[in-house]
Amino acid sequence: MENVFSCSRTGVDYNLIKGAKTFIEKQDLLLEKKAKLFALLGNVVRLKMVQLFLHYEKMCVCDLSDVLEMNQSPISQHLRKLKDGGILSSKRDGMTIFYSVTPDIKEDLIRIIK
Amino acid sequence: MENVFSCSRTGVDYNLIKGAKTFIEKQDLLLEKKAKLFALLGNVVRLKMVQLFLHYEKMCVCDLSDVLEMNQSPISQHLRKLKDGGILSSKRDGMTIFYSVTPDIKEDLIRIIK
DNA sequence: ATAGTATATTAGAATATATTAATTTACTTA
DNA sequence: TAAGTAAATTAATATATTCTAATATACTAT
Repeated sequence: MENVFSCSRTGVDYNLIKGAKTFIEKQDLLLEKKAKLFALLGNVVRLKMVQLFLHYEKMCVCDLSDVLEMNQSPISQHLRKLKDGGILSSKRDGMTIFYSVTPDIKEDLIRIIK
Repeated sequence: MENVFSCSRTGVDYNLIKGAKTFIEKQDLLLEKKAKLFALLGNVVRLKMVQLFLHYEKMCVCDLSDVLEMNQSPISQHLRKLKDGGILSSKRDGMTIFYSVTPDIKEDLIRIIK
Protein backbone atom coordinates (compact mmCIF):
# COMPACT_ATOMS: atom_id res chain seq x y z
CA MET A 1 0.00 0.00 0.00
CA GLU A 2 1.40 3.37 -0.92
CA ASN A 3 1.96 6.16 1.54
CA VAL A 4 -1.11 8.38 1.63
CA PHE A 5 0.45 10.83 4.07
CA SER A 6 1.98 14.01 2.84
CA CYS A 7 5.05 14.37 5.02
CA SER A 8 7.60 11.91 6.21
CA ARG A 9 7.70 13.44 9.65
CA THR A 10 8.13 11.23 12.67
CA GLY A 11 6.14 11.14 15.86
CA VAL A 12 2.83 11.45 14.11
CA ASP A 13 -0.18 9.58 15.39
CA TYR A 14 -1.67 8.14 12.24
CA ASN A 15 -4.69 6.92 14.12
CA LEU A 16 -5.31 10.50 15.15
CA ILE A 17 -5.12 11.53 11.52
CA LYS A 18 -7.56 8.81 10.54
CA GLY A 19 -9.82 9.79 13.42
CA ALA A 20 -9.80 13.42 12.36
CA LYS A 21 -10.56 12.39 8.80
CA THR A 22 -13.62 10.45 9.94
CA PHE A 23 -14.63 13.26 12.27
CA ILE A 24 -14.62 15.84 9.51
CA GLU A 25 -16.08 13.60 6.80
CA LYS A 26 -19.09 12.87 8.97
CA GLN A 27 -19.90 16.56 9.07
CA ASP A 28 -19.25 17.19 5.44
CA LEU A 29 -22.78 18.05 4.34
CA LEU A 30 -23.53 20.09 7.43
CA LEU A 31 -20.34 22.08 7.13
CA GLU A 32 -21.01 22.65 3.45
CA LYS A 33 -24.39 24.07 4.39
CA LYS A 34 -22.96 26.24 7.14
CA ALA A 35 -20.23 27.51 4.85
CA LYS A 36 -22.90 28.63 2.42
CA LEU A 37 -24.66 30.56 5.16
CA PHE A 38 -21.40 32.19 6.24
CA ALA A 39 -20.60 33.06 2.65
CA LEU A 40 -23.93 34.86 2.41
CA LEU A 41 -23.13 36.81 5.57
CA GLY A 42 -19.59 37.34 4.35
CA ASN A 43 -20.61 40.17 2.08
CA VAL A 44 -20.97 43.41 3.99
CA VAL A 45 -23.95 44.61 1.97
CA ARG A 46 -25.88 41.42 2.70
CA LEU A 47 -24.78 41.45 6.33
CA LYS A 48 -26.13 44.98 6.66
CA MET A 49 -29.38 43.88 5.07
CA VAL A 50 -29.77 41.01 7.51
CA GLN A 51 -28.92 43.25 10.43
CA LEU A 52 -31.57 45.70 9.23
CA PHE A 53 -34.16 42.92 8.93
CA LEU A 54 -33.37 41.78 12.45
CA HIS A 55 -34.25 45.24 13.73
CA TYR A 56 -36.91 46.52 11.37
CA GLU A 57 -38.90 43.34 10.74
CA LYS A 58 -39.74 44.04 7.11
CA MET A 59 -38.44 46.22 4.32
CA CYS A 60 -38.91 46.53 0.58
CA VAL A 61 -36.33 46.91 -2.18
CA CYS A 62 -36.84 50.66 -2.22
CA ASP A 63 -36.30 50.99 1.51
CA LEU A 64 -33.03 49.10 1.31
CA SER A 65 -32.01 51.03 -1.75
CA ASP A 66 -32.51 54.27 0.18
CA VAL A 67 -30.93 53.10 3.42
CA LEU A 68 -27.85 51.54 1.86
CA GLU A 69 -27.61 54.14 -0.90
CA MET A 70 -27.31 51.57 -3.63
CA ASN A 71 -29.07 51.03 -6.92
CA GLN A 72 -32.13 48.85 -7.01
CA SER A 73 -30.53 46.17 -9.14
CA PRO A 74 -27.78 44.98 -6.80
CA ILE A 75 -30.23 45.20 -3.89
CA SER A 76 -32.59 42.88 -5.74
CA GLN A 77 -29.75 40.54 -6.56
CA HIS A 78 -28.58 40.33 -2.98
CA LEU A 79 -32.15 39.80 -1.81
CA ARG A 80 -32.52 36.91 -4.17
CA LYS A 81 -29.38 35.29 -2.84
CA LEU A 82 -30.57 35.70 0.73
CA LYS A 83 -33.93 34.29 -0.27
CA ASP A 84 -32.36 31.36 -2.11
CA GLY A 85 -30.27 30.71 0.97
CA GLY A 86 -33.39 30.49 3.11
CA ILE A 87 -32.57 33.59 5.13
CA LEU A 88 -35.36 35.79 3.81
CA SER A 89 -38.95 35.34 2.77
CA SER A 90 -41.04 37.75 0.73
CA LYS A 91 -44.66 38.79 0.68
CA ARG A 92 -46.49 41.22 -1.56
CA ASP A 93 -48.54 44.01 -0.03
CA GLY A 94 -50.16 46.18 -2.69
CA MET A 95 -47.47 47.46 -5.00
CA THR A 96 -44.71 46.63 -2.62
CA ILE A 97 -42.92 43.37 -1.98
CA PHE A 98 -41.78 43.15 1.60
CA TYR A 99 -38.92 40.95 2.67
CA SER A 100 -38.40 39.65 6.17
CA VAL A 101 -36.28 37.11 8.00
CA THR A 102 -37.53 33.55 7.67
CA PRO A 103 -38.77 32.73 11.19
CA ASP A 104 -37.00 29.33 11.32
CA ILE A 105 -33.60 30.90 11.03
CA LYS A 106 -34.04 34.09 13.03
CA GLU A 107 -32.63 32.81 16.32
CA ASP A 108 -29.64 31.29 14.55
CA LEU A 109 -28.93 34.59 12.83
CA ILE A 110 -29.11 36.51 16.08
CA ARG A 111 -26.72 34.06 17.70
CA ILE A 112 -24.32 34.13 14.78
CA ILE A 113 -24.27 37.87 14.16
CA LYS A 114 -24.64 38.66 17.85
CA MET B 1 -33.41 69.90 -2.36
CA GLU B 2 -33.51 66.98 -4.71
CA ASN B 3 -35.21 63.70 -3.97
CA VAL B 4 -32.70 61.28 -2.49
CA PHE B 5 -35.18 58.45 -2.28
CA SER B 6 -35.26 55.80 -4.92
CA CYS B 7 -38.99 55.21 -5.38
CA SER B 8 -41.92 57.54 -5.51
CA ARG B 9 -44.04 55.23 -3.43
CA THR B 10 -46.52 56.64 -0.96
CA GLY B 11 -47.02 55.77 2.67
CA VAL B 12 -43.33 55.61 3.41
CA ASP B 13 -42.01 56.84 6.71
CA TYR B 14 -38.98 58.84 5.68
CA ASN B 15 -37.95 59.31 9.27
CA LEU B 16 -37.80 55.54 9.56
CA ILE B 17 -35.56 55.43 6.52
CA LYS B 18 -33.29 58.06 8.00
CA GLY B 19 -33.30 56.22 11.30
CA ALA B 20 -32.33 52.96 9.65
CA LYS B 21 -29.60 54.77 7.78
CA THR B 22 -28.13 56.08 11.01
CA PHE B 23 -28.58 52.71 12.67
CA ILE B 24 -26.60 50.89 10.04
CA GLU B 25 -23.96 53.58 9.51
CA LYS B 26 -23.09 53.49 13.18
CA GLN B 27 -22.22 49.81 12.89
CA ASP B 28 -20.36 50.16 9.65
CA LEU B 29 -16.87 49.28 10.87
CA LEU B 30 -18.08 46.49 13.13
CA LEU B 31 -20.16 44.91 10.39
CA GLU B 32 -17.26 45.21 7.97
CA LYS B 33 -15.13 43.31 10.46
CA LYS B 34 -17.78 40.68 11.03
CA ALA B 35 -18.34 40.23 7.32
CA LYS B 36 -14.63 39.50 6.95
CA LEU B 37 -14.86 36.83 9.61
CA PHE B 38 -17.91 35.28 7.94
CA ALA B 39 -16.17 35.37 4.58
CA LEU B 40 -13.29 33.40 6.09
CA LEU B 41 -15.73 30.83 7.44
CA GLY B 42 -17.65 30.94 4.17
CA ASN B 43 -15.17 28.66 2.46
CA VAL B 44 -15.81 25.03 3.30
CA VAL B 45 -12.13 24.10 3.41
CA ARG B 46 -11.40 26.83 5.93
CA LEU B 47 -14.53 26.02 7.91
CA LYS B 48 -13.40 22.40 8.16
CA MET B 49 -9.99 23.57 9.31
CA VAL B 50 -11.49 25.72 12.04
CA GLN B 51 -13.79 22.91 13.11
CA LEU B 52 -10.76 20.62 13.32
CA PHE B 53 -8.85 23.14 15.41
CA LEU B 54 -11.78 23.45 17.79
CA HIS B 55 -11.60 19.73 18.43
CA TYR B 56 -7.95 18.83 18.09
CA GLU B 57 -6.32 21.87 19.67
CA LYS B 58 -3.31 22.01 17.37
CA MET B 59 -2.34 20.70 13.95
CA CYS B 60 0.41 21.27 11.43
CA VAL B 61 0.23 21.82 7.68
CA CYS B 62 0.98 18.16 7.06
CA ASP B 63 -1.78 16.98 9.37
CA LEU B 64 -4.33 19.14 7.61
CA SER B 65 -3.00 18.10 4.25
CA ASP B 66 -3.54 14.46 5.20
CA VAL B 67 -6.91 14.94 6.86
CA LEU B 68 -8.42 17.10 4.14
CA GLU B 69 -6.65 15.28 1.34
CA MET B 70 -5.36 18.44 -0.25
CA ASN B 71 -1.96 19.60 -1.39
CA GLN B 72 0.23 21.48 1.00
CA SER B 73 0.13 24.72 -0.95
CA PRO B 74 -3.59 25.52 -0.67
CA ILE B 75 -3.52 24.41 2.98
CA SER B 76 -0.75 26.90 3.67
CA GLN B 77 -2.60 29.60 1.82
CA HIS B 78 -5.82 29.04 3.75
CA LEU B 79 -3.88 28.95 7.00
CA ARG B 80 -2.34 32.28 6.20
CA LYS B 81 -5.75 33.81 5.60
CA LEU B 82 -7.05 32.43 8.87
CA LYS B 83 -3.96 33.75 10.62
CA ASP B 84 -4.26 37.17 8.98
CA GLY B 85 -7.88 37.21 10.09
CA GLY B 86 -6.88 36.63 13.67
CA ILE B 87 -8.51 33.22 13.88
CA LEU B 88 -5.34 31.17 14.16
CA SER B 89 -1.95 31.54 15.77
CA SER B 90 1.17 29.50 15.02
CA LYS B 91 4.08 28.20 17.03
CA ARG B 92 7.08 26.23 15.95
CA ASP B 93 7.96 23.00 17.72
CA GLY B 94 11.07 21.38 16.30
CA MET B 95 10.61 20.94 12.59
CA THR B 96 6.88 21.42 12.75
CA ILE B 97 4.81 24.59 12.86
CA PHE B 98 1.65 24.03 14.82
CA TYR B 99 -1.40 26.14 14.32
CA SER B 100 -4.15 26.60 16.88
CA VAL B 101 -7.16 28.80 17.48
CA THR B 102 -6.31 32.20 18.90
CA PRO B 103 -7.66 32.03 22.48
CA ASP B 104 -9.41 35.43 22.28
CA ILE B 105 -11.69 34.28 19.53
CA LYS B 106 -12.34 30.67 20.50
CA GLU B 107 -15.62 31.25 22.33
CA ASP B 108 -16.92 33.41 19.49
CA LEU B 109 -16.09 30.70 16.99
CA ILE B 110 -17.84 28.05 19.02
CA ARG B 111 -20.92 30.24 19.28
CA ILE B 112 -20.90 31.08 15.58
CA ILE B 113 -20.20 27.63 14.22
CA LYS B 114 -22.21 25.97 16.97
C1' DA C 1 -57.44 48.28 -21.55
C1' DT C 2 -53.69 51.65 -20.48
C1' DA C 3 -50.17 53.85 -18.06
C1' DG C 4 -47.36 53.75 -14.31
C1' DT C 5 -44.52 51.72 -10.71
C1' DA C 6 -41.90 48.29 -8.01
C1' DT C 7 -39.21 44.55 -8.67
C1' DA C 8 -36.64 41.00 -11.27
C1' DT C 9 -33.59 39.59 -14.74
C1' DT C 10 -29.90 39.70 -18.09
C1' DA C 11 -25.46 40.59 -20.14
C1' DG C 12 -21.12 42.43 -19.56
C1' DA C 13 -16.99 44.27 -17.22
C1' DA C 14 -14.07 44.42 -13.23
C1' DT C 15 -12.45 42.31 -9.39
C1' DA C 16 -11.72 38.61 -6.14
C1' DT C 17 -10.99 33.81 -4.95
C1' DA C 18 -9.03 29.11 -5.03
C1' DT C 19 -6.32 25.68 -6.97
C1' DT C 20 -2.04 23.77 -9.34
C1' DA C 21 2.71 23.61 -10.15
C1' DA C 22 7.05 25.21 -9.35
C1' DT C 23 10.17 27.44 -6.47
C1' DT C 24 11.99 29.56 -2.30
C1' DT C 25 12.56 30.11 2.54
C1' DA C 26 13.71 28.80 7.15
C1' DC C 27 14.68 25.80 10.08
C1' DT C 28 16.71 21.26 11.93
C1' DT C 29 19.95 17.86 12.49
C1' DA C 30 23.53 14.80 11.21
C1' DT D 1 28.71 23.27 7.34
C1' DA D 2 25.77 20.55 4.37
C1' DA D 3 21.73 18.00 3.43
C1' DG D 4 17.12 17.37 4.25
C1' DT D 5 12.37 18.64 5.47
C1' DA D 6 8.23 21.48 6.67
C1' DA D 7 6.23 25.39 5.35
C1' DA D 8 5.68 29.66 2.59
C1' DT D 9 5.50 32.05 -1.57
C1' DT D 10 4.85 33.01 -6.42
C1' DA D 11 2.85 32.89 -10.96
C1' DA D 12 -0.62 31.21 -13.72
C1' DT D 13 -5.18 29.54 -14.66
C1' DA D 14 -9.99 28.76 -13.76
C1' DT D 15 -13.91 30.06 -11.54
C1' DA D 16 -16.91 32.97 -8.80
C1' DT D 17 -18.55 37.38 -7.21
C1' DT D 18 -20.33 42.02 -7.57
C1' DC D 19 -21.53 45.91 -9.74
C1' DT D 20 -23.54 48.78 -13.88
C1' DA D 21 -26.67 49.44 -17.45
C1' DA D 22 -30.33 48.07 -19.96
C1' DT D 23 -34.47 45.58 -20.32
C1' DA D 24 -38.29 42.63 -18.91
C1' DT D 25 -41.89 41.26 -15.78
C1' DA D 26 -45.82 41.65 -12.77
C1' DC D 27 -48.70 43.97 -10.60
C1' DT D 28 -51.70 48.29 -9.50
C1' DA D 29 -54.81 51.77 -10.38
C1' DT D 30 -57.04 54.88 -13.26
